[in-house]
Amino acid sequence: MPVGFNADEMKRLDEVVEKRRRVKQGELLFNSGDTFTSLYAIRTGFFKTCVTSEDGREQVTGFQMAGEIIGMDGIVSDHHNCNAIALEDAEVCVMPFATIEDLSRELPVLQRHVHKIMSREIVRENSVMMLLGNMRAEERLAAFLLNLVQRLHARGLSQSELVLRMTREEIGSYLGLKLETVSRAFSKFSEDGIIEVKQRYVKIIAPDALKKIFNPQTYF
Amino acid sequence: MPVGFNADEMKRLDEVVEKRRRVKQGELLFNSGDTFTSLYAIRTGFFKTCVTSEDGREQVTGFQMAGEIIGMDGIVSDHHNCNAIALEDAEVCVMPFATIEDLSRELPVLQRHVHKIMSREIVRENSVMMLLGNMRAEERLAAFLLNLVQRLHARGLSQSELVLRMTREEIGSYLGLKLETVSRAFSKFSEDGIIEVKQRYVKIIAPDALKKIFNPQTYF
DNA sequence: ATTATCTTTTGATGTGTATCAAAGTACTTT
DNA sequence: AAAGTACTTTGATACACATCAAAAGATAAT
Repeated sequence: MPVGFNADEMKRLDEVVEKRRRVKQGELLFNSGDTFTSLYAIRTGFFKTCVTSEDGREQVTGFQMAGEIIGMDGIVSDHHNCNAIALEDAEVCVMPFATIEDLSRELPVLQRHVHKIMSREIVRENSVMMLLGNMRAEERLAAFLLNLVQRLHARGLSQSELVLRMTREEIGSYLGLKLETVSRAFSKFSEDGIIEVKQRYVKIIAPDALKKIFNPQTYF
Repeated sequence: MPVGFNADEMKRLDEVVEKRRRVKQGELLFNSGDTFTSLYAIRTGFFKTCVTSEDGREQVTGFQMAGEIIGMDGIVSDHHNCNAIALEDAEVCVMPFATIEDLSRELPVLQRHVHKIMSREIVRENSVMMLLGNMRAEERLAAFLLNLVQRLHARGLSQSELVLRMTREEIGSYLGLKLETVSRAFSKFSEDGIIEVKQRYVKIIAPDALKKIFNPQTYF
């Protein structure tokens, strides 16, 4: 759990963690339709969440990494509304939502924290809607890469190098593109000297060029 | 505010409403960047929310009607992250978020309600992502119309007739389409005898046909 | 090590939607 | 009532991305 709590509060916060759970690569943390009981704080590993339409189309709705919270989709109906799948071996803290609610009635700082996490997710999805509704393929991929390295950097990792945990198809699903289009955009960036790609490994050589693609106007 | 509260709780809930505010058609309830203080419960009228990219592209992120809550985008950063614009003369209840938080520490039923509203918004945005990422123009419009009448019907209005409060361009922005494409999809539905359209007035003649377009698989 | 499977890349072609353009319709203002 | 403004419809054309196809490269299984 994050900063902003004092020592005493931290102690109380331990109460919300019922247990830890390991999830192997490819395994489900929860499935759409499962009864909702808990939120999950990712300790290690990497997840994707996705929704599936009745006719089988899959939409990746997000990629989550250490320190992030998943499961909030389940609160409204007491059933999960998406699947959460580990893209690498992972460990999560299981936090029963009833406990979170009980404790956040006593700890305003926790209450505020829960509200912010949910609001952050709403805002994130707003910007994905902007991506999907208004941006072209290369803009989407540029935004995606910038967002990923920014989050990795916030966790002490490089801001220029990363190893993708997901396939081109999963990136495409998230960005509303086909895997071939994602691959072509990677190749284009590589040809233009903006990034270096070797399979899942990506090195960002010219972050400003990526930002310029994502948001052309800023640079004129 | 909604059901699920007893008389005593209802009385307490009045405390969260600081005042009412009228918003005329075309006016802003709040603007991206405004300091966040309150959530708004729509009493009457119809709103759109939208985000704007730095280079001026606009994405409508939702349409909200009586009984729905807007403003949750502001919680995470204490500043609003989208614009809320009245599409017809409206009245809202201003509910200072600090008061909501105070009271929801005392009333578990209110606490739960707030969580559900935010979770519902997350789930709604998930399904918009599915629309934008996977569906074709006519599927998007079919889903949009079905969702609108369903919500209107839940408010005691007709489940087959509606008057759109937004332009083709605003529908298009929400659905990731250009206004001409929206117009053509309306015309197509009309030619096929699925709906009757006259400008903003829409009558749904064959709801099953719309559902079939939205989700072809279900009918085989 | 060898085979099988999965993932990625690249090319050729097709298509759904965007763009450009213009006319028609409704609404607002004076 | 007339003129101006905003919105909608429809047609012609363009283009970005999808689709189809095949090969190359990685990863996993035996």
